[in-house]
Amino acid sequence: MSTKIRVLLAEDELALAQIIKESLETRNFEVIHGKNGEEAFDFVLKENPDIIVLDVMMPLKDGFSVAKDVRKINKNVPIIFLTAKSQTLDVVDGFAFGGNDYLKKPFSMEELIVRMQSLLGRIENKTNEDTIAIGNYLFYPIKQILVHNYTIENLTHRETALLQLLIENKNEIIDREVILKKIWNNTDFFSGRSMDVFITKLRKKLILDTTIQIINIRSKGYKLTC
Amino acid sequence: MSTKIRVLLAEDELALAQIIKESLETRNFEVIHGKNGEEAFDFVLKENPDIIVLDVMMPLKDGFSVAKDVRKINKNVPIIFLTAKSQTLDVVDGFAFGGNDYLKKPFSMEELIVRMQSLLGRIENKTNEDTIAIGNYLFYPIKQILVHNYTIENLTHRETALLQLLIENKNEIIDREVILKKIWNNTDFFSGRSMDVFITKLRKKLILDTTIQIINIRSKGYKLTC
DNA sequence: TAAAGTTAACGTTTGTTAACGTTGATAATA
DNA sequence: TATTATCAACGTTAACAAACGTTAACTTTA
Repeated sequence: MSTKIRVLLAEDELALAQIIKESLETRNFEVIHGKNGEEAFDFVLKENPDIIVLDVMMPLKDGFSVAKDVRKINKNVPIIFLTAKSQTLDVVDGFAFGGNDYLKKPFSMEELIVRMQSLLGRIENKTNEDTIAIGNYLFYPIKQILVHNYTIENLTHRETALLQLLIENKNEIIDREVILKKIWNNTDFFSGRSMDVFITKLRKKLILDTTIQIINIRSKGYKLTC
Repeated sequence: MSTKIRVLLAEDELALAQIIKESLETRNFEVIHGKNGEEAFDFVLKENPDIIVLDVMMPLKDGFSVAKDVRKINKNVPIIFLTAKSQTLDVVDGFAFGGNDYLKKPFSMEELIVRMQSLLGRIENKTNEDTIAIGNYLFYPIKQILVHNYTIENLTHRETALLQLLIENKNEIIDREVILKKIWNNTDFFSGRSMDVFITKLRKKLILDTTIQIINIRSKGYKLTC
């Protein structure tokens, strides 16, 4: 099971909003679009997004005002402001209202994505230092999750234990018996078949980076490479 | 018994440092002055200040770098950055390095005091005797409440005991049997089912911070992560 | 007698077992 | 020597049972 990262986009220019929304969706974000400040704030309450992108100039409630109210209920969710070029806004004011970053219009989608990633990454890193990079995945053994760009893959305890063992011995062969002993505490036939099943499961969950491979060495064991 | 609030001020411009130091001292703060980043970090280790004010541009070790190292040993002490006007863009990074606020030079003493007080106010409540921070909740075991921003969640006695046990073993697996023995004083089937019910209840009450998770390890126990 | 805690009922998840398909090494055959 | 048969090892999918999750009814307690 994998969960998309949920973005709240508050933007009153509908054409622009549509472009941003679609660009983000092709990159596998889930986008909720608020057409004005009030609607946006409403969505924050109801949808609890993972990240918020706020246009500063909006009808009914401006972006700063939305951010200020959001911070009353959530101190952590990253907020990015979008400001028009003509608005000679002191960026500093944006931060004072609880923003984490800002982008001047016009901006490229790449810029937006990079900043979103950076903020989302920070939050991830904040929550736990026990992170292991593997290919372009991030593996959090304690949280039992695999993060790939914008998706989170939940792992079970067995999957976590097996992946951790493979990573600890990256590029080396681990004997079947060693794995079985350590994780199944048992080297009988059925545990062996069970291990095969979990190798399959891990391969599926690591499929988004094709450079990562769990290679079988016939009648010896497995080797993880990337 | 009232003790002064201890401020670590890291500032290489000695004239400015002296002004700030004296101003704070007249307001009854105790001020430790570090003349560069390394000295400042040294004082953090030795003096364990209540709040840290860091100039960004300093010899030997810049303010961001100090903050980063401080966060490795103390996640709670408030950090305020002082930045020169030309460095406003770095503010983005300041938060990434664990800063809580920033001030653009030149600033008035009033501004600094206000921000210090605001940060101290938050923390003061946090570090009170029987308070445990968990994600962006505050847990008061004695009062049997969970506080999230401005909402209070009442806990029952069983819920409190269970949460406390989970928190004491944060990021570690606690065996089902250990939990059952400690809280239910009994490991039979029905106590086990009862425990499941309370795990559900706690998950619901902790839902406002999605980084907090109570993970089940099948036929072993539970693990709280955040 | 409310509130807290337990028991019950039923749904979901997880890990194991089973069944069958694929691959690769070795030996038998032409 | 090249081809084919054979068999064990591994891959994949699905069925299954036990563990766990969730909700509500029920019982106990303050």
